[in-house]
Amino acid sequence: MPDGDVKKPSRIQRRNRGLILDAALDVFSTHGYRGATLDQIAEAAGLSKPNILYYFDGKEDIHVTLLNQLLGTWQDPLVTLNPDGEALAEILCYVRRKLDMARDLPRESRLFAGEILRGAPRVTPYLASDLQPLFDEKCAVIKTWVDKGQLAPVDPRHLIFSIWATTQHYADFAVQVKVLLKDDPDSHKDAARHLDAMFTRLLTP
Amino acid sequence: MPDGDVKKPSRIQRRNRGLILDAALDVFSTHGYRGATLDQIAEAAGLSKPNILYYFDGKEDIHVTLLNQLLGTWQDPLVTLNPDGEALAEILCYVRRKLDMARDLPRESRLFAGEILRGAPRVTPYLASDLQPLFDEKCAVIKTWVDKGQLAPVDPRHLIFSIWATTQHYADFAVQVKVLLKDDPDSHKDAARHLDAMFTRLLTP
DNA sequence: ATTATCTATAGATCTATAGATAATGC
DNA sequence: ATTATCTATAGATCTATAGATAATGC
Repeated sequence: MPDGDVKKPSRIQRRNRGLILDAALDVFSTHGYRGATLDQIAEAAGLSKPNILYYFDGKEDIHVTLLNQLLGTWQDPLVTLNPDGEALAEILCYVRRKLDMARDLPRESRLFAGEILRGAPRVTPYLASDLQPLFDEKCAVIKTWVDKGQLAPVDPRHLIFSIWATTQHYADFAVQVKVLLKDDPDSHKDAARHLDAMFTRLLTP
Repeated sequence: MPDGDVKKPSRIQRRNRGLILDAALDVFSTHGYRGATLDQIAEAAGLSKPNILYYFDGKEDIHVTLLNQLLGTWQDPLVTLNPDGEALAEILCYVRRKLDMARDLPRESRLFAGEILRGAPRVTPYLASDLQPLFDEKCAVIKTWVDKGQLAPVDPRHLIFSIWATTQHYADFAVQVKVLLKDDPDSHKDAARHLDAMFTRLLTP
């Protein structure tokens, strides 16, 4: 066997692992890690419970796999923030991407929120080793923009928190938003307009 | 027995129910409803498990009691928003109160967030019957302020969401905030300054 | 030959109750 | 007499495995 013990997965392997992860994302994101059961995941995936455990080492393995997949996706928009771009446009684009992610990947947002809410037992190492440097780097970029007078004075750290909070709110608190807006079909557009206006007013020098 | 079957609780009743609710708030807010166990609550309360069930009908009874206590506290700042006050000052005062609550009652914030995240199985009726009318009423107040030119044009609904999101973020995502700010002791003050500036810039006509 | 799936169940964990005993208030 | 507490355990739920059988790929 040439490279290590790496066996390339068969077609059915890929398919079933995918089915399981998708089902598990549903279940974990709505019930939390402890609240989720293998029965629910198996049912949602359309596979038997022992068959789930044929593809994964256990409940925790599935959860960890989901979180690892998520973290890359989750930090990607921030990575993309371009120091050489036009300051305000870069920030507004970032806000817009985060808001679209809240609409398109609400389960991922809730999975992450649930994990942090519970004290981040599985992602604290990632926060410290990966997100922290990225956060500092992008705070420095924003500070540069402020110093050059391209943005109004703002605390970069709390600006980023405000962006995360306002955008993810639409995924994490979707049930509440839905009730209070009476299922308004325009809510995503209205939210986008509101956040665009808010951060524009905040940051225009 | 004069009024109904209401027996006034003894001193020890009050004390132990209080101990249990405080312990349960700790446990439910960090582990979620399903993740919490009576063992953990009993241990945290310093009572035996059957003794917990002597004071409450069961795990769900404790959870419901906590949520009911919470909901009143939680909507109080919004109730207080005074239509006859000075528009911007009223909003900024509301923001400040919400932020202080995130600092002083983080467990309550997380309990509520967890409940909404899981689809609000126990508080959806409350959202529709109590919060909804209050939300509409206060949106109308803000709209009046905008119409009178006392506030810059803003979507009242999404303004309120932004206030909730940005303030509660410091409680619900405390672990992440703490890591990224490296335990900065000034973070609450900095957050207050940032949010004050942000909503001032957004809302000043 | 290896991969995939199923039935049956072991073993752990949790909520809740039964039933006895101790403490407290008239 | 009533309130409060304890030990022991029933009964339900869940994760995970054992062991047998079916399907698939050389």
